[in-house]
Formats: sequence, C-alpha cells, structure tokens
Amino acid sequence: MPATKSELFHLLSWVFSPSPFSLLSAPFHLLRRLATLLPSSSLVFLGFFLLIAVNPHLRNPYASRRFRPLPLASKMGRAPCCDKANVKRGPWSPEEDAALRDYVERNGTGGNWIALPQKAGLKRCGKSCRLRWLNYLRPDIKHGGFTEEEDNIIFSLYRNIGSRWSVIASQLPGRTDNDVKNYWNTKLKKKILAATETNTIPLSSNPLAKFQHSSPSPPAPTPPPPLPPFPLIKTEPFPAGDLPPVLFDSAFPYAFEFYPPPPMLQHFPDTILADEAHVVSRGYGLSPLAEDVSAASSSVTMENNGDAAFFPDLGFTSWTDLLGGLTATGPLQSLFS
DNA sequence: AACTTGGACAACCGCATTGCG
DNA sequence: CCGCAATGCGGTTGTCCAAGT
Repeated sequence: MPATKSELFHLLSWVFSPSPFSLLSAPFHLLRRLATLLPSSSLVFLGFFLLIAVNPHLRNPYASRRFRPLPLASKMGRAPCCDKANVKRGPWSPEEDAALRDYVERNGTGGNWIALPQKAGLKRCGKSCRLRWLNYLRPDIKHGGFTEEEDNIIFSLYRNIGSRWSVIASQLPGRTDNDVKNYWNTKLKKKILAATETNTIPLSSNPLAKFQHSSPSPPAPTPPPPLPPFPLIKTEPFPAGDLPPVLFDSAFPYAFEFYPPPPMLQHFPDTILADEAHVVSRGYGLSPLAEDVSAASSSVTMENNGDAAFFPDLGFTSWTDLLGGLTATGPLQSLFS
C-alpha cells in the first residue's frame, strides 16, 4: 500500500513539527488510510481492543478481589493449591468450625492439610482450614486483650528482629502470628507513639514506662548498671538465619533492665563483644532456643541480610542506621509515621 | 434514621522454604 | 541433584460493627 506524498508529508509533519494543525490532522489521515485497507470487522475489533486497553475499569471489572480472575501465573506455572471455583471462601460458619474442630480432635491433621477438608466434609481450601485451626480453633489459643507484659515483649522483639511475627508469637503462649501482627498494626504501634508524644518519656530513657507494671508489680530489684558511653554498637552485619549479634540498647536500656527479658533474650552482662578497644556491648545474646527459633524462621536470608526486612516502614536501611538513629534523633517519631 | 468513617480482626494471597520421591 | 507438592510466613484486603455526623 503505497502512501501518497500528501499522507507521508502529513505523517512527517506530525512527527517533526510542533504545529498543532499537523498534530491534529496527521493521525486522521493515518486512520483514514487504515480504514481503506482493513475490513470493517477488523476495525470494530481494533476499537474494542483499544477501549479495553485504555480503560482500567474495563480491564478489571471486578471491584472486589474476591471475584478477581486468576492471575496468569496461576494458569501457567504454579498450580493452585485447590480448585478455587469449588471451595467456599469468606468467614467460617459455626457449623464449619465444629466440623473442623471435631475432625482434627478425632484424627489430627494427619500432616496433610490439602486432603483434610475433603475428609472432614468441608468445602474449604486446605490452606484456609489450616489457618482457621491455627489462628482460631486451636484449643490453646488465647483470646482477648494483650497484657502489658505481652506489650513489652512484642515491642522489645519488634525492635530487635523486626516484623518476624511468627518468632515474636512463639514467645507469647497462646498468641498467633496473625494476632500479634494485627495487634501491633492497629494498637500497639499507636500506643507507643502516643506515649512518646506526651513528652513524659524522654527518648533516652524508657518508651515503655507507661506500659510497664506499676503496682503491684515487683519493683526493680536493683538499679540498672551504669551504661557505658555511647556508642556501643557493633556494626558488622549479622549472619543469615540468625538474629543480629548485638542489639543494643544505648537508647532504650530500661525496657530490658526493668523488665525481665523474654526467654529468647538471655542477658549476658557486660559481655565484650567485639573488637576489643572501642566496640563494647552490653546486652543480650541469643539463647539456644532463640537460635532454633530463628533458624526455623525463613524470613532472614543472605539476600537481605536482615537489613531490608528490618523495620521496613521506618526508613532504616540497616541496623547501623537504626541504632545510630536511635541516639541521634527522635527515632520513634519517624518510626511510626 | 440514614449515611460515613474508622478500628479491629479474620481471611486471603503469593512467595519462600521445606520435605520427599 | 532435581522437581514438585505441601507448608509456613508476612503483607494486604475484606468484612463487621460501633461511633460520629
């Protein structure tokens, strides 16, 4: 289809000239030329395609992700965990809860959650059953509000290991990772921020003072030992699969000092941790239990070296940043923004 | 009373890891 | 060692409900 000189001129004008007239006219010339070449059905198809392509609402007519079509990946590579078209979703009914509870109490999970729903007579995905059991139906689940003691543990661990909710939850009997995560996101984070905004708690002391037992909790048996001068931070990256080697607490010593550390954080008083002359750290090392828990967790990998996963919403890119920030500026303000 | 807003939490999703043949 | 299925995990979204307008 040889283009006429006039059409070529318009096209080139459109590309190279800033003239609004040529900008307007050239596309129409092209479309007119196309129309003479393509059958009308093709144009209808093309128009429809453009309509869909430029309109996100038409691309995805499903307002709720509940009804979102399966992503392409699930149709090609990775097999879905269950037939989503034939499983019930959404909130569990009391009858479903009873069926699942009865089945698990009588037969256990059998180590196979995928096959369980069929055996238990449930039209649910195995993953959904597992989640329901672990987060809600398990007999040892603790429902109800979190105690101040739990607040302290969560905050201490979050500061030290970040959002590894399963590890944190493992230190709170009866609590699930989902529980802890929701509690942190909806309440505890705000609670701590509010405490820092009252100015009653200098950041150089204990941000958790408000939450710690006042009475009749036992008084601090002994005052904390005098802190070595800042900085006390060892800056080497911590190894994969491990918690950071030194965490410590030039800025928040009292949360640990006045409050007994959670079991996984054993106190190794006045340990000299690194390079003899300048880098000293007091504080908390990992118990064997913690190492097991940590090794079992999959969150810290060589790739992120723990840094990227740590305090992701806080703007800290490394342990060094965080620890430096704690003493240099008001960290909690940016922490929870 | 009707509607809006925001909090709380249950549930889902997709990716990473683990375990097994 | 490899590939696949099952499981674990953390981030995100949906739903319910109470309080406010």
